Amino acid sequence: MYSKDIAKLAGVSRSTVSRVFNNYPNVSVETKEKVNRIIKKYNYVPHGPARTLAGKHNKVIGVFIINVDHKDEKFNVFRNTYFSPFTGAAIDCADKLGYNVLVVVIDKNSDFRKIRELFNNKTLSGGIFIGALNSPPKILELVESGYKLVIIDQDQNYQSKVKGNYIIVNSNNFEGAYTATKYLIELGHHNIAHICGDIKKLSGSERLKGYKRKMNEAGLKIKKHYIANGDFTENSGYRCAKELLKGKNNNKNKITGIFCSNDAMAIGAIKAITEMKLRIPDDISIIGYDDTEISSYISPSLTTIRSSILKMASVATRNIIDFIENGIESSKFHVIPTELIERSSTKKLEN
Amino acid sequence: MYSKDIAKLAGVSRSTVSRVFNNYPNVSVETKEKVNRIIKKYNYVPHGPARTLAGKHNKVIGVFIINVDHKDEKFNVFRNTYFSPFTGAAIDCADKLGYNVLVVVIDKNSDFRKIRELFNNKTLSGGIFIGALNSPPKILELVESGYKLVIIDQDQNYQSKVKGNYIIVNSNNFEGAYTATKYLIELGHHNIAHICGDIKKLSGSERLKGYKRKMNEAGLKIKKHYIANGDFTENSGYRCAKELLKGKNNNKNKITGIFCSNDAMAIGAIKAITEMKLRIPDDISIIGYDDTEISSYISPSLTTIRSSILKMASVATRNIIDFIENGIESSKFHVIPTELIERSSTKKLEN
DNA sequence: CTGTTAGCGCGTTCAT
DNA sequence: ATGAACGCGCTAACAG
Repeated sequence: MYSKDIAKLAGVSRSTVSRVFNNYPNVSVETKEKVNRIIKKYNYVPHGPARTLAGKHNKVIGVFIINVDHKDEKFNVFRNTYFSPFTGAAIDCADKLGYNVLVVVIDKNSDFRKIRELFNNKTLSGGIFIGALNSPPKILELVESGYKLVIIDQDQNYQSKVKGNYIIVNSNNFEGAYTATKYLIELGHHNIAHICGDIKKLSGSERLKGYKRKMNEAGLKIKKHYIANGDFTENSGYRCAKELLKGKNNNKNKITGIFCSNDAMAIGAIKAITEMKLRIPDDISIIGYDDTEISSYISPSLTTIRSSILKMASVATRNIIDFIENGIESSKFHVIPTELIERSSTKKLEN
Repeated sequence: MYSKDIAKLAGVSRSTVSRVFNNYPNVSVETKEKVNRIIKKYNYVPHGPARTLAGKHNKVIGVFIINVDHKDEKFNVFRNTYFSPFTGAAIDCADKLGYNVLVVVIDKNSDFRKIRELFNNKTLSGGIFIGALNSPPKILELVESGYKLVIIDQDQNYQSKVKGNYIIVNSNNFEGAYTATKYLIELGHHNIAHICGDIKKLSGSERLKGYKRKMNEAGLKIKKHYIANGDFTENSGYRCAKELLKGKNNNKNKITGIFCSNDAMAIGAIKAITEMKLRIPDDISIIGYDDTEISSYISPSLTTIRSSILKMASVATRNIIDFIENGIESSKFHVIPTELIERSSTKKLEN
């Protein structure tokens, strides 16, 4: 069933059908009604590719999940407690605005070519990157090629150096980390360690900064062995916790609190600590970041910093669609606020 | 950069470029090489929509997640421990075969119209349904319209009644449920309850059958109040467990084991039981179904039936692509085997 | 307000 | 083995 057929049935020309379907103003009320009736009756939908070919943009956006360097978790991208809900929320939000979402997982650098193809061949009108390193050349090349993009978790300062406009959406990483550290301090902890995320990512480095700043402001010393280098994976959290807490069993280690740069690492840390026969929160208080679903399920439930993933996704999605439909005159920068969620993995330090 | 440009640069006609790109046999080796060099150099990719318009099929498949009746979990589709990994695996598998995946969440019945549109306007060449009720008329209408579909979790017996071919992929529900029940019995349990999934879904009704069959074969009575009607959600598992275990605190209830039709409900049940101050597995043994990621994290870790979600997804994806590219002569039916995963939510009954 | 016409980029005859 | 010409279904520019 094509516009030609609708035209014949309605006794008008194909152009009129097109005009009616696209809600153009210059059509008489009667013909509009007449044509609309036929359209409804036959469930007519214009042929998408033909539409794009004739100059309209496809109502499809991409969500690009960058998973390079984590081949071991290959099949688990969608089990990732951050990527999954983000993608779900983006799909939901796009749907409300009449858009569809094509999901692409990037395992290796060469996969960027695929994204370029998807844009080149006009399958996509825009896209959202999650899991990217900070100021990744591959992505900025795409921006310079004129593709419309939102990047989650990127340093704003690079925007001026790039030819072309794009949109950044970030969690308020510094503030969140600052709050987490402050909370532990207020609970009476002094020897607070930090398990870093990948510091090549903005969230990793900013959260580290927030931790350091608050420690300094509180006049607490950050000993060298208080900072462990994780990479946002659960395994790294496990490894780092073991490293940080070496000697804790025979009281040679004073650490009583750990701020983990995300929930996944916090969960790894909890595993490690439990294995070491230490108790949470009695011996060690743990605080995470993200408030992923699993945080409320594990035992003990995890105190964490929420920076609504849903909100990040909806801001990203609404903005990319606005970008596609109306364009933007300059790059944009959005920050999603944070909030402390108190659960049972943290405890006031006795005495 | 279009085929026209490549043609000019290579000093050939557009047709030749097209022939080279699509690997036609009737091109001389030299021109083929020459053209390929230019294609590589400029990263040429044919314009997708134009291609479809000229008669090729789009290399895009849909994953349709049916979430009707669960509006409360609206934003949580992707936190769903079953849908998420399935979708991820499907994307990964499709990618390997050169296909992209468009994800659609169906919240209400009217959303089916959207799927029809996506097929009508040639955005999609095929699709996979997950979360469907058994023999859902809306989906079968799509099959009869000639759209290429895989449906997960469907009764094979309906296939003959439908005009048109489609593909079914199921877990071996009956066998899995039978094994789960058998396991509890072998651990010495006699009073075994079952929390059903939505019995309008094949998995819900088949697992119930498996439970009943094994109980009967073992000569164990299934009392009426041993079966509670859940709907595969965690909340329903919580509610059903409370219902099943009423009176357990003052020894008026003999139930010592519960087989839950999926892991989500088992997790809900664990919450309820913990709240009731009963111990798992000491007072109650719990077994689930699906082996979702979270099962190994919760405390106690959950004994469950694995019917590899990854495998289901890859079978579904490979089959839909084969269907698209080569067609099928009749409907197909695939069953994924099951396996018992022993963890710590089950225990041999003393005395 | 409406119809006619051209052209989007590609794959494919049909010639050669 | 290669090029010219047509048509896929649609929107947009141009007439009227």
